[in-house]
Amino acid sequence: MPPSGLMQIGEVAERTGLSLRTIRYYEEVGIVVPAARSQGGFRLYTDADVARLRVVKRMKPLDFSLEQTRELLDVLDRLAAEPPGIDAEERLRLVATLRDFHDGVRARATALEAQLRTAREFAAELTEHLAVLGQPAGAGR
Amino acid sequence: MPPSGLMQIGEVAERTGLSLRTIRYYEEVGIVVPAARSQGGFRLYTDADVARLRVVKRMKPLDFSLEQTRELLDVLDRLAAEPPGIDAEERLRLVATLRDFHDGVRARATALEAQLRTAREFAAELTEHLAVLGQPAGAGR
DNA sequence: TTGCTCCTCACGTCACGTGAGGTGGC
DNA sequence: TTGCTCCTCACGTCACGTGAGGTGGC
Repeated sequence: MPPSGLMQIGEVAERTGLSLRTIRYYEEVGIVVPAARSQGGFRLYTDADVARLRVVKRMKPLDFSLEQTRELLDVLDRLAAEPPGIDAEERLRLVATLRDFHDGVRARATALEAQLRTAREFAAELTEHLAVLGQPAGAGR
Repeated sequence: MPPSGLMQIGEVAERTGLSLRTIRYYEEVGIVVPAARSQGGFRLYTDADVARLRVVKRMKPLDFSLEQTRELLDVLDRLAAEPPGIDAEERLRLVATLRDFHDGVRARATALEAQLRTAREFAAELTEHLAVLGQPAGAGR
């Protein structure tokens, strides 16, 4: 990372595990826009940008759409803003939305748990199938 | 289910939890083709077809493509065929492929486990965030 | 005859992948 | 000057969703 504290897209890709195309696409749909551009047009990202991308990455396997993820990031941003910038009523609405996301994340985690169970069952079925075929799993390895 | 033992697509959708469109799409790509059609052109499915669809449904959250799933179903079909229909060499190849799928399913299950952990962590972060906001999760419910 | 279920196009969508052709900056 | 990294189109892909307009069968 250069002394400016800004990273090019390649380093961001390495740090997040996202592809260049994916990171560019997230900018295209307005979900994570780089903090700056170099004179030559290179995207320049801050640590905060990387943190946002990590939130997006965590939301993906939970089956949230990018639109929903953008809404969550937006709520988080606005709640982080200083009180003068936001009235009490608005703040209550934002917190309520955040609580809905929280419930949603927990629900998706429970769904993931169910998927994990069926995956294990499926693996066990295949193990059984292989055993019946007289080719136990792990033999000859 | 009519006395013929054949089901129309609506009943299959109910039994599998898949949409009509999804079931038709699986036929389009040759992954599960209905056993018959009525005179009027209605798709008619057997219990075996439903079982195939259930396999497809279980492969989906494991991030296997439909192409891979079709290959697995194909291997399973050919191994179920009577020995005269298949020589020993071919059989060994099929069993090896099945073992690869078995390993793949287990690997994906492990990946799911990791996703579940990060989902739980993420939920915990949101809980913390809500607490800091003075709006503990679960309050006012 | 009326409903409900099914049919076939066919275009749309979401989240990117994959070149093509060109430029920035150490 | 050479490499490596980055850029912008722009078309392709996968797994469907969503009408439009029409028909089957109890």
